[in-house]
Amino acid sequence: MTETPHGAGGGRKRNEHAHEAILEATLATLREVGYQQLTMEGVAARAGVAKATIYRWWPQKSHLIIEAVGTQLTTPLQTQGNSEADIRAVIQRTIEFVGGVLGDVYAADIAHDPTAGPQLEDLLGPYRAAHTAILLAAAARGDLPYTIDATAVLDVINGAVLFRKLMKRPLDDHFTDQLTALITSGQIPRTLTA
Amino acid sequence: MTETPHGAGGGRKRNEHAHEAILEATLATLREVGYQQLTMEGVAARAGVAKATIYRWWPQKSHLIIEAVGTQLTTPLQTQGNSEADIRAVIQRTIEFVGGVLGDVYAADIAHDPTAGPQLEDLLGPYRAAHTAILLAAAARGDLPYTIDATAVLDVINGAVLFRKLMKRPLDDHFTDQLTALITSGQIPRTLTA
Amino acid sequence: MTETPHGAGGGRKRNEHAHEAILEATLATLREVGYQQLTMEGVAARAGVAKATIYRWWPQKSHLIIEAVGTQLTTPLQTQGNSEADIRAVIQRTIEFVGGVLGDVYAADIAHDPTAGPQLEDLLGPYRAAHTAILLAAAARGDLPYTIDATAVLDVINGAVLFRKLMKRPLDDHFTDQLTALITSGQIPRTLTA
Amino acid sequence: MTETPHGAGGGRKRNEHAHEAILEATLATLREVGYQQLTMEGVAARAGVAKATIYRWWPQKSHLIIEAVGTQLTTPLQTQGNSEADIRAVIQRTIEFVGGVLGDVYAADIAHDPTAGPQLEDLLGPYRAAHTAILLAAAARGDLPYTIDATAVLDVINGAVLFRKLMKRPLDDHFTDQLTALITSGQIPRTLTA
DNA sequence: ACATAAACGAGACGGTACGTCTCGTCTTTTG
DNA sequence: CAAAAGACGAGACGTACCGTCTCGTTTATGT
Repeated sequence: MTETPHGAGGGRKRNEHAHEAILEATLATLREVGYQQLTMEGVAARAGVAKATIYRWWPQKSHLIIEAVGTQLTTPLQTQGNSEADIRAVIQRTIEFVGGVLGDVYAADIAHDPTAGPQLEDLLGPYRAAHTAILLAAAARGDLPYTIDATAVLDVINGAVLFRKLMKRPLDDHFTDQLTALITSGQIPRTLTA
Repeated sequence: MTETPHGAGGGRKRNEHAHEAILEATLATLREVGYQQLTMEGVAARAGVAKATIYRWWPQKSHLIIEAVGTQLTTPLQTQGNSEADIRAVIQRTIEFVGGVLGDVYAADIAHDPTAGPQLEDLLGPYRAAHTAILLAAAARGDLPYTIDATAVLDVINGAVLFRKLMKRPLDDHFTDQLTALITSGQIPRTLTA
Repeated sequence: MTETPHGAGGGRKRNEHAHEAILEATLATLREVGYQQLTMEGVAARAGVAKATIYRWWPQKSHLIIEAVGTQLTTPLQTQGNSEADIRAVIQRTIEFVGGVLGDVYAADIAHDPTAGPQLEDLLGPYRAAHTAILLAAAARGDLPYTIDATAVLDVINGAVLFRKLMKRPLDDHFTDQLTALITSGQIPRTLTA
Repeated sequence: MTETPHGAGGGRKRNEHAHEAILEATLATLREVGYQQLTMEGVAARAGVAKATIYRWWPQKSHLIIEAVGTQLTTPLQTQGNSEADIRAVIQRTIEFVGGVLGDVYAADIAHDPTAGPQLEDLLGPYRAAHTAILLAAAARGDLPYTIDATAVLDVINGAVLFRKLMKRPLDDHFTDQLTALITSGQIPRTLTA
């Protein structure tokens, strides 16, 4: 009748302190030794945590890093009404993101960790959506003169920034000007510095 | 004076048979397991060669792979007189190169192997020079409407292709069209398929 | 049927259902994978019980196993009046006990778990007492011709059986004959098979 | 013409210095922390050696320990012409061997490491052979009054000593007397102390 | 011709990190 | 408030490659 054979219980909650310590250790290690030299053991030791605890929540190194980097992202952009300025802002934001550790994640993990791609897209989805909206708004204004494939254009921007970073070439105003001009196709009254 | 402490001496020549076997084993391994899974030990075993022999000639994994890939490169492009067709050809050639193993080399090594960048540039220098010439010819014809920074434009092309490869998005005619249009800024009478 | 699911007075009773499930899971696991492969986690999972519940009642793995094995023991021997038959029975009983899982407990735990020894002695005390009585009765009959040290003799029997088990040598009639003869010192009319 | 594609070389020799350091570290660790607390990592660290080097030569912990212990064995016994003294010597030698680390090896490894048994037998074979010869010599003299199964008798001696060790009971003269008397069946003029 | 010296195979080695496993403890939730 | 569920720190496991280092052999060179 009053059978309660077994079946109580909930389980311990995640230890938020350890969780945060791991993410912080990950970011600190990234800053100090870079992506390739970051090891799970190093992060565990630095966070004062058992390796297994890291593997419990982040089965792959890339997941850990993507989440850690994700805590540093700023809010998505919105159009300011000026197409050229908007596009320039998109490029600058891309430089901030892809020009940093995120670029290393792309370079190192996406190609050979099939789970990293989707996870990165989850993280960056809102930003890509915002950038897509900005491009479409510019097209609606007539400032992008062709039937735009926003995915391709954003791939061009991301790729260009990533490549420059990998080649250790400057991601400066000159490059931003060039890329902006390329995207806007000379349709917008430009004031290129050189 | 003439340093000859104890007689003469020659030294054995490089074993070309082993050399080629290593490059072939490298390419075969690349094709089968990809860049990240390629190990020096695996290549040595496959080539029937001692690890030290590989290290003697290619002190870094990236050097080995770059040389192996380099044996597969075709001849550089030349302008055909039609700017849009030229630029399209440059993009297609980039897809051939960067869309393949070379893209993995960029992604995996350039970022953390300081010697890989210069070596890659040595290898790809003639191609980059040819592509630069094509862009400058187009600019001379007035088909590229701004003071072109050929380096930046080639970085955009390479980066876009690399990024699409990493994201596993198609490197097809549609993408080629989009990128061609972006570069040519809509100044050239286009016949886009879609 | 001593169900007291919500006792008001003082403290919840031990959950007999879980207790038995644990002992059964222990025995089943012992039979299937053996002593060394038995893990607390495995037993807990099989019994549908939390690990902590096991540790609450059996602080050491050896305790759990000793109690589980203890539920399987048959009743102690008594002298049948015939010294040789008695001693043979003692040996056979020892083969039943030590030749089974108990032998593994001796081998694995006694040496390095200081609490396992006393607990085993608690469990086996009645049997050792019974065997001692049988040996002393034989000595009283004059069938054991020396001032017997029953502890030493039982140690010899236990040890011989344990060693044969460890060495995977047969614990058969021939061995029983040999050991019986050794103990009885040839003082009893023997009918050894060979 | 005469192709010798590849097929030279023999490989680097074993590093005897490291080899000995490992065995010494094993023995020292055994003495200090005992069998169960000995870890491969501890031995490697103590010997100043990579773990993989240990695993290369001793794939199992038991192998390493057996070889280490084997370096400490003294020469086998020989009969001195006196059966009782011989048997007593066999027992004492067994106490030296099995009463020490070897006993732990029996207890811990033989039962669950199928390769440890044969390896131990290889190591102890000469000693068992010597002891067998001693027993047979005693039987030939008529001092062992039954058709002796030397294997069984040696198992009894080994087992008794092992069991006493595991139970932490003394392996002293009294025990030696008792066991000697048991083996010799009272046929030899004895001078038992008690 | 013959010593010299480099190239080579084989593979041992110290080292680092991997990802997994089990232990015994601790925390939270559920009934 | 006991028991489930299960997270946690600790630390050993055995494996995989790394890049270096003997070995003993093979092959040219330059006296």
